[in-house]
Amino acid sequence: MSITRMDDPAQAGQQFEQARELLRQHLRSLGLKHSAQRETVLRVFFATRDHLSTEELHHQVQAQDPAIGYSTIYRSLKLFVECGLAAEVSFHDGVARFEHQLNRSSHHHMVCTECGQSVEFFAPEIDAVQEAIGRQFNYLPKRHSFQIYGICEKCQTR
Amino acid sequence: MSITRMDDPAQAGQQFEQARELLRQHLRSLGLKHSAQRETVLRVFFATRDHLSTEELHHQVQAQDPAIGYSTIYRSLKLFVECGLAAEVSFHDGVARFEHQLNRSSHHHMVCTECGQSVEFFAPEIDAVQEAIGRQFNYLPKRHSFQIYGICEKCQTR
DNA sequence: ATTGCTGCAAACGATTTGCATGAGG
DNA sequence: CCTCATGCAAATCGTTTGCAGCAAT
Repeated sequence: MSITRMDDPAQAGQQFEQARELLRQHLRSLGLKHSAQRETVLRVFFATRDHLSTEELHHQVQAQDPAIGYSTIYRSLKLFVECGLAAEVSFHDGVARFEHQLNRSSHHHMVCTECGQSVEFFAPEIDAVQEAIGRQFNYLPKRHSFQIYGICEKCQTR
Repeated sequence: MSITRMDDPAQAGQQFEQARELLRQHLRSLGLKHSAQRETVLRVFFATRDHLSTEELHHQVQAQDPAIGYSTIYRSLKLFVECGLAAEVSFHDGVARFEHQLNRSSHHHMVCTECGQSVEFFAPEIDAVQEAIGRQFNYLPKRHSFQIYGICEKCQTR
């Protein structure tokens, strides 16, 4: 169980290059335009840790370009999700969170309900369940959402 | 794989009796008061199908007592969740949904992203995953959220 | 009587949209 | 140039809350 994290700057940079190319393709194919703001949002998004809320992302983006507003963040994220660069994850705390989706295999999250900290884990049996249940009810299964909630080690002893 | 549904009026009535008793206890233990509105909401909630949004529930409750407003629905549901009579389920469509929780064993949902229809299923292996992952990361696992999204049979051929 | 409950309307936080202006192709 | 993207403010949506009057204990 190893978790790919953005702690290697070189790797993060490489990811960003790849992501930018994908975004450019997506925009071109839809007749949309590239913009400095979109690139800034993308760079910040791929340079930071996962599970950023829009507020956190906005805050970090503003450090690079204070003129960028919330609308651009929301509109950019929608675009990223469309072309598979980002995925929305819900921790059921009332705010939308997004994670990088480039070359990431299916994983899930366990979230501490006390401090909000989360860890990622892989559980291949979940995919099997998705297929089996789909077959059983004649659904065409597309995706699933799985989170475990609990108390992390730190918060247990606090 | 059998799914308990509210299609037997006698059973629904019995469930309601049990639920009302539980609610009464809960209220008493907290020094709170019983009210006609709360009973109406509880009756309607247990007489209808699961996965009602607050809006749907409000609508159905108004058929019984048009004076009851949204606040009472929200406040009642919060109470029901507190004493274990209801549980919030999220289908990630932006609205909160609630299901009966009386004598229900752990189950999950597969939701059609086209029409919103959903089926329930049981997958005991999920509980095992929850325990295993908790142990692995030294979390005290409390609960989880698992939904499968896909296209139902009807919507596939439409 | 006391205290909690209700309905209403206003407040709220997250997200979206309309619009005039600016930038990309 | 034409079209799309931007930032802002206003609008929207689901949900919560303050409050004055009402109801349960």
